[in-house]
Amino acid sequence: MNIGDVAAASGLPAKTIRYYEDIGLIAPRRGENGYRTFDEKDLHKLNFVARSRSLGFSTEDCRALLELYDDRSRASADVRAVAEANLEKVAAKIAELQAMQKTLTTLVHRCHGDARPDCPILEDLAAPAA
Amino acid sequence: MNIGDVAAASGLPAKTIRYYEDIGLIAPRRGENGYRTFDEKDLHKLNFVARSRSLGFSTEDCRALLELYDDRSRASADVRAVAEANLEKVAAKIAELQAMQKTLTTLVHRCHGDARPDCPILEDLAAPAA
DNA sequence: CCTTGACCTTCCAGTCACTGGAAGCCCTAT
DNA sequence: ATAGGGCTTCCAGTGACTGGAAGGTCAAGG
Repeated sequence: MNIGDVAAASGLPAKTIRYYEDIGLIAPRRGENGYRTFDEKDLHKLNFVARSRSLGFSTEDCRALLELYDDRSRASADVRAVAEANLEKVAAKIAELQAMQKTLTTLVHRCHGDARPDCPILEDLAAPAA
Repeated sequence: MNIGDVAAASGLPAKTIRYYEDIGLIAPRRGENGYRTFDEKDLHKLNFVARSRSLGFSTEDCRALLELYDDRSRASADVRAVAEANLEKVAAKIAELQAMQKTLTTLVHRCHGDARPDCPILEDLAAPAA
């Protein structure tokens, strides 16, 4: 398979796949013409990474997870530790965004949103009410 | 005021303040020694930007909001439009993160997290259940 | 007067995970 | 022979900073 084929099969842009090779997540062979040649294992890895990324894991997490996947003597505790750390980061980000959402919603509701210049949003930004 | 003073007063790192000058959000004067000299207006702008950033506005949004703030003949509708666009982005990000959170939580709960190698987390990453 | 240390300056590079684009080779079909 | 599409590399840019090096400035203490 050439890069276009695995791009279509994995849903990842060819550019991203080349980048993953750059940072050492995959290592496809090369044909005589210099083209990357992907086998089923490469495609499987790409799908693994795509799925991991979609769950919020960093590319370094992906590297660790791929290693654990390949390590038959891994402890599931090690995998869970990586997932739990990611889960905590996700939860923290959600909390932060929800705080923003709450404030923004209040401010947007308070603003008339008409042609007049007075605006509680700007007032808050200029001098937040405690 | 020198940069250290406004850094302390605004809670922003000096590096960040220099960066804001670089991208044209603020324009402090310079003393004879080449030092940046900040007045109350500069500090006010920095606080405005810090507050806006903490509510998820991009630096480009900040630029627009500062302009609207300075424009006495602004329409509050213009401000609200910027805030609503941001609110939508925040909501979209929350939804995305919550989907991750849901999946991750399920996977983490299903994993024993002991010394054995079998792990539902890796199984899902390798071949997500539809 | 000199030195020390805290503060300031600029500039370059790195972060993260890509993404865009240019220049050029390869392959197939007409 | 040429036209197109796909492939290659390399360089640069994104957003919003952050770290660090090399060097100028200033106030206080010995």
